[in-house]
Amino acid sequence: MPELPEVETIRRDLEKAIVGRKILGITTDAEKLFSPSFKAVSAGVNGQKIIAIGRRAKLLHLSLGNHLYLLIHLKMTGRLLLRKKGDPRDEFQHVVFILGGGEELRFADMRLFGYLKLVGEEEFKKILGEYGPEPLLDMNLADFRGILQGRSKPVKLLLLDQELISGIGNIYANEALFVAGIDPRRKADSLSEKETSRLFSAIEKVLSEGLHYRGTTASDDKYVDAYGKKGHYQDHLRVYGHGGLPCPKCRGKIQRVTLGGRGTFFCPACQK
DNA sequence: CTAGGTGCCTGATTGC
DNA sequence: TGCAATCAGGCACCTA
Repeated sequence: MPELPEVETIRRDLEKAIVGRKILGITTDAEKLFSPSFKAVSAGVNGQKIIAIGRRAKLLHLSLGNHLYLLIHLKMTGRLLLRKKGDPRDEFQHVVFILGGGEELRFADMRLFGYLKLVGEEEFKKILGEYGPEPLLDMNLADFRGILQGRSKPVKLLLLDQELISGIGNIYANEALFVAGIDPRRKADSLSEKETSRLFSAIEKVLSEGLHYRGTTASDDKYVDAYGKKGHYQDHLRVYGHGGLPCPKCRGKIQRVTLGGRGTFFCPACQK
């Protein structure tokens, strides 16, 4: 599923390919993906130049020449694909942006959880402001301490809360907690200074690794980059999806529990 | 405030 | 073999 490293990989791919391009048209067979409506989005993007492409948490945004912003969220199974006019239809393809130069930007989504939302400057700022700091850009150790302080929820749930920290999803939360040697069920404010610092570093480490390997395409995962290629971090995961398999550190069995409704993988011996 | 549940979706997996 | 039930989960939204 696209988390920070996956969405950032797509963003970088797109930045090279479509910034400066003009949107000549847009077609869809799934108007429900659009907000406020397909009609409004179509009218707002048609003929506009793409000025920039950014990312906040797991949300991508295109800045358009008319000072509107197109927000694109991939949720679980969304894909953004760069194709050429006439290329075969993509699996689960629901939206096509026809760009200058014979290029197309396609949005595909097996489950139709994702969305494309067109907003003005004010709403754009408001939406982006609702996210917590960016772990690879904005967040220092003191910020992170502040986030954990006074919160009694299991620490893993805090890592997944986009209003507190941006961009971490289930895969990287599991991996970071393993690297830090912390039980995902621990109450956030029960972590010592040392543990907090270890977790902070572990978050940076696993997100950077994920970026380096161009994301994680887990076995049941639909993530691919903007060229339709899988990531490679799945070959380096330590615990995610490894229930019942040996822990890479101690060879003990990795356990799977449910936390906040999500699969949670950890080594009971290495994570205290 | 937190904790828990539901809905959105459909391909893959499991159970009978 | 074939079909139905279950599972996967980011996030909004609801209730207690």
